Amino acid sequence: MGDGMSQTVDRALTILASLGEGPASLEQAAGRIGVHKSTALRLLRTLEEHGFVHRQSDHRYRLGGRLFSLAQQALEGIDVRQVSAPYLASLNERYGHTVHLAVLEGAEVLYLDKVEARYPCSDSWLGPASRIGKRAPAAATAAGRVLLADLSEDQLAAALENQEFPARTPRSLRSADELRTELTAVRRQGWALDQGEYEEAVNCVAAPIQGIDGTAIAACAISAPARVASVSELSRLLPELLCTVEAVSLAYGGSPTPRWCENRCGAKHAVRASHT
Amino acid sequence: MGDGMSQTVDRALTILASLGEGPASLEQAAGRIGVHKSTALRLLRTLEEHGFVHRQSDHRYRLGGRLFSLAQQALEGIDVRQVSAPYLASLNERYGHTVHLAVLEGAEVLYLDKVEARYPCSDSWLGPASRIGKRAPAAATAAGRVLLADLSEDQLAAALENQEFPARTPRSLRSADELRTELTAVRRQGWALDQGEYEEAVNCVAAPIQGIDGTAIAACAISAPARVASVSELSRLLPELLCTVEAVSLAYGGSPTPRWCENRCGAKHAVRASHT
DNA sequence: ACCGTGCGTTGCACGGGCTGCAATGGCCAA
DNA sequence: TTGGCCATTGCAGCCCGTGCAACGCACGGT
Repeated sequence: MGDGMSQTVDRALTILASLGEGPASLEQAAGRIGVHKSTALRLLRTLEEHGFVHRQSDHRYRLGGRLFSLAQQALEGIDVRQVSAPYLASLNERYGHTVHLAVLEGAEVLYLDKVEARYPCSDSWLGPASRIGKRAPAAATAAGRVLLADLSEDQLAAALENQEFPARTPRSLRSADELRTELTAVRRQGWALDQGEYEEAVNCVAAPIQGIDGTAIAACAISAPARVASVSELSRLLPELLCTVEAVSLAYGGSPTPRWCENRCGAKHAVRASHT
Repeated sequence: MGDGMSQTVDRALTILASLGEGPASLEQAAGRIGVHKSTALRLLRTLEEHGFVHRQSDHRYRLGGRLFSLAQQALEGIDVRQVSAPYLASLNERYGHTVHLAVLEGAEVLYLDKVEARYPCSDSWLGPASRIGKRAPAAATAAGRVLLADLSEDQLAAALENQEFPARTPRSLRSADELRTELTAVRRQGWALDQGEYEEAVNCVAAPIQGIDGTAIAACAISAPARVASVSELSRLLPELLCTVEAVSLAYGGSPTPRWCENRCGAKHAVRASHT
């Protein structure tokens, strides 16, 4: 396959991923990745030994508990998540909208945390169907663009390599050039806006959280269905959002303002840190 | 090492697990599992290709986003979790104690869901440090014994093979025989009690949720620090707990009462299902 | 009871892929 | 520039992963 990678491990991980779509018998699992039964058996046994898959009583394999514990362990290791949690909750309490915490991973954003809207919301993106761990193309989301805006030109070029710009909605950016233009604006203003570019009926504002060296390590985003909050209504929350990310940045030991932006609020941040 | 399993995959998974303890450079990662750097490089590249590890800008490896998405996907696939969530929340709301949902995996219980106590609780087992995905020896917990009680003698013997019975606390069961005696009692009464056997200062009551074929597919447990609720106080919640698991079993399409128990409450179940 | 079928499991010979050594390249600091 | 450190690459040897085939077992139909 690709050069410099292990075929065996590749197959094992493929089989693991395939189990994410539901439990499977040995033969099904082997079929899904196109190897012989005995091969799949050995891979599955190894995965089972490590607890990544578990064999239920009907001899079918399903994802195992080790996956959960590792994922949790990894989440706990991300301290920006701990630090920002009470701030996200505070933002949510005040306006009721969905609040996300996201980081950049390659050309995708990875949602590390989420506080669900305080109003019923069946949208696939904001509702309970959207979960921690979900990913989305960075260029198509406000949080993603805030994080992309912090990359150097080299890093950006590397991240965008081979990236598509699909027209998810009529407003989606369609090329790297359009994106770069947008990123320039994001850098200038210190925040990003998503007017139904990823999901037609969902608007979103996002701002970066600064790490200890001044780089953006995460983004905080407020999202709402268009029928609940228009873009201009969301924009009205910007000062509060900017204050929040500033506070998180300080709490995290980072610099309060992005390297590429000056005009920020300097208000005091009263956050009820209700964590244990 | 062990027979019938893949060395390469074994190493890859070991390296993955080791990353759970924190990011590592290539050399560190290789050192942790005792292989040559070039070997570790190939394994890590493969893991990276699949998104299970991610390379941060300083070239160090950390656990990747795929782990989160897979874990979430797996959790969503477990429908008993969805079904029981509102019931757990209801139990928690009424008494304020920590409520767990657990399944059996080999000789361990795996905690699938958790509603945290409504009072401050710094205990390592009940507090925020205990997370979804955590595991514990089945024999040492109320939830585990409820699930073990449902196994056939063959299954039980298989699960207990090579299991230790460490004296975690003075009250811990110390042998398979003691466990079997206890399981007989559990079967008779339809629930299990943990009087500080796993954690000295934590008591716990648990009852089984019945699947469609009458087997116990999960357990619901109420836990509280001893200084908040004594064993007798927790026991007073038993009728409510039994009603709850009965309701969940019905909602899940299972039989309301365990195969090995008759005297159950037959009260009506008013559960505010506040799910979306 | 018998056999057919389907599936999980095992044994084994072949060769492909994994392994680790050694060398190269890039980066930073002295 | 030099030296050290670390990631990365090339390569020869050979281990170990692979798939074929055979076996055991449970189930169900006749």
